[in-house]
Parts: sequence; structure tokens; C-alpha cells
Amino acid sequence: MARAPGGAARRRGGRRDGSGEAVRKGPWMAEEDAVLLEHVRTHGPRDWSSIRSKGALQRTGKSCRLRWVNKLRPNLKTGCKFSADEERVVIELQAQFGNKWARIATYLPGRTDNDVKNFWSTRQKRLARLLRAPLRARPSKTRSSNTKAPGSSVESAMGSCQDHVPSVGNSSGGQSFAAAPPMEYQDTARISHDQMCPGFLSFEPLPLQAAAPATEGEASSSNAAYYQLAPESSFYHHPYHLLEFPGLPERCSVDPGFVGASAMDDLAYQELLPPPHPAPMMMPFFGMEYARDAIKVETRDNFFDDLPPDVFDSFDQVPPPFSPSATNSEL
DNA sequence: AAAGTACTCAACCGCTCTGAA
DNA sequence: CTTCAGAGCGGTTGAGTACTT
Repeated sequence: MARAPGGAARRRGGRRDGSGEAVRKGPWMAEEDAVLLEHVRTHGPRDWSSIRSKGALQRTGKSCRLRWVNKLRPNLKTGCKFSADEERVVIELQAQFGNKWARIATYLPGRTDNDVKNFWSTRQKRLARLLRAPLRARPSKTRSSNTKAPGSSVESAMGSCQDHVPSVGNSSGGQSFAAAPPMEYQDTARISHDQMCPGFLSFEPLPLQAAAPATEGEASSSNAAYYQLAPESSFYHHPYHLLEFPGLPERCSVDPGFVGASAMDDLAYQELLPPPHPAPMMMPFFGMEYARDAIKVETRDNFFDDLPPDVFDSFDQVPPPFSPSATNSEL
């Protein structure tokens, strides 16, 4: 989005560091981007601090790196909303890794940690608001269309949720899924409302072991938190369908200025590009078929498709403070 | 059409990590 | 082993835009 140049700079003001040199802040100008790109072209995506020390830019190394990573790097899906697939990947990986946005981003070609972070933040805000919003009416569980009925976003969200999300089943007796699951969701189904509902806002990681590192770099790094399948892991026991990443969502386009450009031949660029074959994504909640069906409708209204419908059921069940009268009939 | 609200995204800050000296 | 600078990461902020009422 276009922002007034210098807006943030005015907002926060420039700063002088110990050297007395003024440090420019705020939105980047095209000329600055050009300088930064030139630096990367000649030096690679490193030595960020030298950019300023050489007087090329009055930006901190951190700022330069951030600009490169978030905006100038090739193959970024700038201005492209998260696809249904991407949303699910984020949700699942966040459950596994926590707020390790950089790590999660490695599974999403073209996405930066900032993208993922912003996406998640927006999602959390929306969910938080949903929890505060009173629910007056509930859509029929047999709702057959995804038509957005005029009404609260809550209702529409619930409706779409009912449409696509395999029911996790209630805790009273292991449940089948509304949509035929590609596997047995035993572990997932064991999650009670008590576990699921309070946690769905924060998405506390489930006790699952992640599958594999996203990149060779991670696997080979010294601290290599190489996630291995624990024998007790549900992943280990169940043949989860693997969601193959589409290269790029159809509606996304890669900046033509970068694709095929000589810059792509630069090892310095390649170094930062996502792995050519991202690790297959485990989708505990969503099987392949479900995920693909969901792709057909890539609206933000389907945002809540990711949540088990019982989560929304519980909204109705949340008793008012000090009121023991709430029914547990569905529990 | 105006006002209010929600959403998106760029960019900053502070902290931690890492590797070199 | 310690120190230090650079790099990287996660949290947060706030402006601009889109949407709703």
C-alpha cells in the first residue's frame, strides 16, 4: 500500500547513533531500494552494516536486512492474500512450533516471517473479537451452501465452518467425522473441549513432534533442531496425507522483474530462496481431499473453516459468569 | 455521503543467537 | 573463555485502506 514517504520517520523521528550520523527511518524510497538491491547484487544478502558504513544508505543494517527480506527479495508473494492452503499450513505449524514465524515461513514459499506474523496476528484479533461477540442465532448444521447470509460475521464463519471442517466429535464418545477423514484422527479426537476451546485462541502446540526441518540449512545447522518423528507421535502411527505444496497459488504472480532475471542466477539470491521442494506438510486436522476442496473457495469467510465446529458449539455453551446452568448436553 | 470499524502491512524496537577476535 | 558486533527473530505499533452501518 502506498504510504506517504517519511510518514513513519515523522512519526517516530530520525535518530542519531553513536557516530553522530543521522539514521533515516520510516518508509523506503525507491532510490534507497535501488541502492540496497545494488548492494545485494554485488555483495549478496549480507554485510548489511557495511551499507551504511560505506555511506551508501543512512539506514541501519537491521533496517536494510528487513527491507530486503520482506520486500525486495525475489519470489515474494507481495500483495497476495494467504491461500486456503497457506492458512492451514500456518495454523498447523503454529500449533507445532509455536510463534516461530521464521521457521513457519520456510514452509511457505514466497512468504516472509512478517507475513506469517501479520496473518496470525490478524487471525488472533478476529478470533478474540469473535469470542466477545454475542451469538444470537446458530446456523443449521445441515446448511448446504456457502452462501454468505446477511448477518454477523460470526454466523457466516460458523456456517462455512460447518460446511468444510470435519467434525472432531464430542468428548462423550469418540466420534466420526462429518467429512470422511483420510485417516483416523484418534489423537485429535481425544482432545476434549476443555483442551480445545481454551487453547484454540492461543493455539498451544499439541504434543506432536514435527516432521522434518524445512531446509537443508536447518538440518545441518549446528543447533539443528531436527524434528524427528517420535514413536509415540500420532504422525508416526497414522499415515497422514501429505499436502503437496502448489508452487504458487494461481492468483498469485511473482514479480516479473525478478523471475528469470539475471539476479536469479546469483547464488546470493538463491541462497535466500525457499527450498526448491518444501518439506511435505503434515495436516493433522485436514486431509488431502478436504484441503483441496477448501481451495475452491478462497474467501476470507472460510477463515474459520480451520476451526473444529465444536469450537463454535462451545461458544454457545460458555456459561455466563457464576452461572452453572449452562448445558453440557453436547459434551 | 459520512462515520465508525476492521483489516492489512510496513517498519520499528528489544532481545537472543552466533561467530569471530 | 570472554567480549563484542552483526544477524536474526518475535512482538508491537500505527498509517492507510477496505468494508460496514
